[in-house]
Amino acid sequence: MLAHCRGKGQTPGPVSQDPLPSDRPARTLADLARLAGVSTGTVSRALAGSSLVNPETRQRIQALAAAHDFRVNQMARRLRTQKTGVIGVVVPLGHERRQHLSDPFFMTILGHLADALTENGYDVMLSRIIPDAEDWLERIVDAGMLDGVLLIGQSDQMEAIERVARRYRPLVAWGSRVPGQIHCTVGTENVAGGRIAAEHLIARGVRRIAFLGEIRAPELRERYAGVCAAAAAAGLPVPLQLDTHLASDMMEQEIAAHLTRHLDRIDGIAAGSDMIAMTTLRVLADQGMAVPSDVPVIGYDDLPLGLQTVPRLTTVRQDIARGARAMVERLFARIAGQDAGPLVMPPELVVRDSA
Amino acid sequence: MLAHCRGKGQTPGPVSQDPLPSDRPARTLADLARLAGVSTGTVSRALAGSSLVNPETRQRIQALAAAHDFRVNQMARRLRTQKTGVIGVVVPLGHERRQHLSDPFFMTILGHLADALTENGYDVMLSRIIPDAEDWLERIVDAGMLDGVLLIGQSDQMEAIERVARRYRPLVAWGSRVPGQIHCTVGTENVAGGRIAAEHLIARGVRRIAFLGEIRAPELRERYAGVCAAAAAAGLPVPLQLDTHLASDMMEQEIAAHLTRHLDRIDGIAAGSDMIAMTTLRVLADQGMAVPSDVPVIGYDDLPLGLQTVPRLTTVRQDIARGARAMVERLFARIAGQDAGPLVMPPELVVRDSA
DNA sequence: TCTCCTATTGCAATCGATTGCAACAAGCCT
DNA sequence: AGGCTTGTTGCAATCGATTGCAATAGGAGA
Repeated sequence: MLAHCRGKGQTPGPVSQDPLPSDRPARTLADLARLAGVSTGTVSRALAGSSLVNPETRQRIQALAAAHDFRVNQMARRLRTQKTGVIGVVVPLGHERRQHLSDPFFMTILGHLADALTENGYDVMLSRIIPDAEDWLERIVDAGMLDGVLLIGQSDQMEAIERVARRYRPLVAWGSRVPGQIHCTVGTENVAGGRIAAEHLIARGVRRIAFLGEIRAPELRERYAGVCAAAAAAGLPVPLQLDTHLASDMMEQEIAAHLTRHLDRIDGIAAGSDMIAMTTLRVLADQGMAVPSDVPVIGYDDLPLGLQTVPRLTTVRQDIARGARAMVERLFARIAGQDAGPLVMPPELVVRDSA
Repeated sequence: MLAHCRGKGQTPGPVSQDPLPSDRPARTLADLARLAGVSTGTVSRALAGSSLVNPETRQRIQALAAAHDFRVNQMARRLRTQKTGVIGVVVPLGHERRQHLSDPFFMTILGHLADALTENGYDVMLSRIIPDAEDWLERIVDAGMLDGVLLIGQSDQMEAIERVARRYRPLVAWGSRVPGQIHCTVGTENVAGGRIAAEHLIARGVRRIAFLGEIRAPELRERYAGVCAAAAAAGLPVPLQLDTHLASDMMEQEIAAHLTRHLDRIDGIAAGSDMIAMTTLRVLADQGMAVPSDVPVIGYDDLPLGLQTVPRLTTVRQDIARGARAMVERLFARIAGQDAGPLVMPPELVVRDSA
């Protein structure tokens, strides 16, 4: 704005070198360059520690920068270099719109992701997305703000994810893998996990399993499929599937309603996640049922919180820390142009007290 | 790069209009401008819906943009407009370096903050900072990437925060407020909260209180002070203060060690946070102690998880949702140049089953 | 018919940093 | 002494979008 007037009617040539008011710290490379009596290019190189500038000059400029509390404008830097140093961590809430960021599974994996990313010098941009617009992922990916995207869960947005993954490489999702799928995933074998859970219940004498959790997202759908497979293999009836929304305030009532209605028809519960299992424990305690003697309950995830419940939660373990590391590794590989494949981890039964 | 060669030896004037290869979507305003046969300025205005462009042209350009999946480069836009649309949410871990992002209190407030910010069209940049460098906050604030900063907790970094707040307005912190403090805070009256907790224990017959939680950060220090005040007012001995680190893997052992050593000298526990209280419940159950009959336990925060414990947690409620909204409101006011003061909310006793 | 106004559009500066290339000096070699 | 290398530095284009101002065309009014 000021520059519009500056230099009006002056002789052509270098712009007038208005001395920087000493009370205001240097904000731009140009300020610093003026102060040091060199060009912005030299300042840029000096601050980057380039060996192209004379060591003396370099030190002088660095000292000057420190004295003036100078920090380069990342916006400009990133525009120029076309690298942002920012990774988007995105939670799509296609179904489950009311789910909150504070879902413990999500926060656990987010914590691990954030740790791994910051250790590598990347910033984390967090987005909790309700995909009402068709192109929600395109908007994120094409805004030019991110070097890569990590998706936590696939929700019911497989198509959108596939569409983007076809042309956008640095994208890794936590979730399940279906044959022919393009986008890179990290997750556990959910079918196997469901089977393990159900087999454990069956070995404990359960004959009529209920699966708690809604099955629109692929992960829980597969877990339920595994539960069904195990039941079928044991010659048991098809397990009952009961929807449970993840918004924590509704979950307790929903489960309570389910149980009062169906409790006479079931004798064991496989929960779609540890949070569902914990709430179930709570509801059963309220209804005067003993766990596991009256009704065994098994979870899925192995969140740290499962150690805090009474009784301690029997569950199917997903190695979330390893998964997070794997996601970040794969993302970096893809950013570097390499081709990183998916990781499907085996689930693992953790027997504690609830089943 | 290409442009270095382009136009060499050509007549001056408009740059050669190499037709855009139709297989590649339009990536820049210039691409689109070429396609539409107008200037980039017109495209920019058309996409912004400016009334300065002919309605027909505007529609044509918008259709073209949609057809080519065009999305403006946010980096460039933000550099030019000097607005980033990004708010930093920063967790300083000065003490408690091992604390994880997955701390439930942190995640709960983060969830509310993220909701409020995204509703207002802002993005969230998440930073978990271990303040080893003196100027950790300056680096964040001066990078030019953020329109404002929300701090979750003050850790032991009061000086650094004050220093920056003196010159950087759009900064709001969750935490406690001390007299003469410059930076804007939102939080609860921790001294009062501590007092309420202790008074409740004392009314239940407790005479020798232990406070679990380390007191280097101002919030817990004040809560402990409140506990001490209540004890003094009742003529009881000074409550025992026992350090407990927040890293969840260590907490259980630490508390167990504390309790085995001091359990004979105490008859009631005020925990510095709900997480500490929940772990204490777990440890007491393992040691065969009944809560509240043998040892009453009271928490602080009123996290949703407190409803899941057995017994349900008696606690001191902080209205985290309201606090998060207040933080965001104040931040926006400050971004707009107004002067928003602090908010100190009254804590509230929530009596459930653990005390 | 001429002037003036208005609705559109283009031009070019700007945000702030990076970087290829050119320019220049000093020192070395033959 | 002239040519060449080496070490430093400056110049200016560039990233991609925004926006004040100038320019143009067309229509209205006198």
